[in-house]
Amino acid sequence: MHGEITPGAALTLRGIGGEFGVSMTPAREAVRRLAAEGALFLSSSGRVTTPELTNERIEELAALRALLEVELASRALPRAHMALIDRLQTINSNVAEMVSKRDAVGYIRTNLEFHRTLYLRAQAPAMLAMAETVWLQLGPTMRALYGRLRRTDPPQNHRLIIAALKAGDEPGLRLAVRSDVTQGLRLLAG
Amino acid sequence: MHGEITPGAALTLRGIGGEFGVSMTPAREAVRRLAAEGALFLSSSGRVTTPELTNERIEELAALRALLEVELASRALPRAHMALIDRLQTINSNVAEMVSKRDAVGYIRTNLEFHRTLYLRAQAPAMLAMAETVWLQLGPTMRALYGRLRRTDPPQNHRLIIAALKAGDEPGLRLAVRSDVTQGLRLLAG
DNA sequence: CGCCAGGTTTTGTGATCACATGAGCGGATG
DNA sequence: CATCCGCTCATGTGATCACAAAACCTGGCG
Repeated sequence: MHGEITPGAALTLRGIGGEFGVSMTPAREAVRRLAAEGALFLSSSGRVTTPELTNERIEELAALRALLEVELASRALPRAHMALIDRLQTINSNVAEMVSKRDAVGYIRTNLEFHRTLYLRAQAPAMLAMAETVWLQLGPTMRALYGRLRRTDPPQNHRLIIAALKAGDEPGLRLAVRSDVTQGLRLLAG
Repeated sequence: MHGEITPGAALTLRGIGGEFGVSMTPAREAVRRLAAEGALFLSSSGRVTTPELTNERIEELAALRALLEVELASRALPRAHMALIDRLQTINSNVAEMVSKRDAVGYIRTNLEFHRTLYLRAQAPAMLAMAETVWLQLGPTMRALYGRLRRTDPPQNHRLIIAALKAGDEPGLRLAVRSDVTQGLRLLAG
C-alpha cells in the first residue's frame, strides 16, 4: 500500500516465509488474501507479482477513489470537530515534510494517513475498507508515479479540504477531495 | 453470493474440504480469500461463519451498491445497444419467473445476472469487482430478507432501467438503478 | 431444576513433503 | 551471431501430521 514494492516485482512463497520466519503455509494465505483484494497478481501458473496497471486501470481506480472518498468525506463532515481538524493539520505538516524530503514512501504513508483520519469519522467501515482496497491496488504504482514527480510544494488540496471542513462547506469539500484524489493519478495516465 | 447459506451459519475447513473432495489446504485458502472480501467472518479463534449484518452495516452496503452501480450503469449507457437490451429483457423474464415461483436463491441469482450483464458494458472491471464484493457480503442476508418478503409482482424497477436504456435517459437510469438497489434492503433495515 | 466443572472431541494452525509444472539458462545448430 | 531445443532448478499445489485451543457434552453439585 505504501509503495515499498515496485510494480511488477516478483515474490515467492518461500521468500516471503523466510522473510517473516514462517513456513510457506502462512505466506500462501497472506498472498491469497492480498490477491483477492487485487493487491497482488497471480499468474496462471500461480506466480506472484505486484500488478502493473494499465492506464485505463489507473483511471478507473482514480474514479473509484473519487467516488468512495468524496462520499466518505461528505459523511465525515457533520462529525468533524476542531480536534479532528487539528489532527489533520498536524498530519498535513508531516506530509509537507515528506514532500520536501522527497521521501516517496513516507509521502504516500502520511498522505493516506491524512485521508484515513478524516474518513474514520464517517462511521462507515465497509466503505472505508473498500477505499483502502483501492489504495492497496494503487500502492506500487503510486510509488512509481511520485518517484518521477518533481514536486516540492506542499499539498494544496489538503489545505482546501481543511478549509472546507472548517467552513462546513460540503460542495467545497467534495470538490477538494475529488481534486486531491484524481490530480496525481491523472499525471501518470496522461 | 446467491444466498444459499443463511447468515451466521458455521463452516469448518474439514467440512468444506470434504464437500469438494479436497484436503484442508485448498479449503483454507478459499476461506481466507472470502474472508478478505468480507464474505465470511473469521472469529478471533479462527472459526468461520457467514456474517450476521447489523442494520447499520446493511444500510452502508446498500449505499455502496447505489454509489457503485449507479456509476456502472451510467458508464454502460452509451455502449448499450439493442442486443444488450434484448438480453436484459430475457433475463428479466427469468427474474419474474423466479419471483412467481418464490425461489429466493433463483431470484437473487437472476437478479444479479441482470445487473452484471448491464455493468459488463461499462468496461470497468475494478468497479464491477467491487460491486460483486458487496453482493458477496450481502448474499446470506439478502436470502433472509427475500425469504420473509411476500412479493409476487415482477420487478418494476428493472423495467424502468430498461426503458431508460432505450431512451438514452441518463438521469432516469441513475434514479432507476438507485431505487432498484436500495428499495429491497431498506425494508430489512427498517 | 439450573448452573458449573470435568474431560473429550472437534477444529484451526503451521510445518513438512512429494510431485507436477513452468521458467530460465546453456549449448548446439543453422 | 541468432534462434531454438533441452535440461535443470526453482516454485506453487495439495496432502498429511502434530499440536494447541476452543467448543461441546456429560455428570455432579447447589
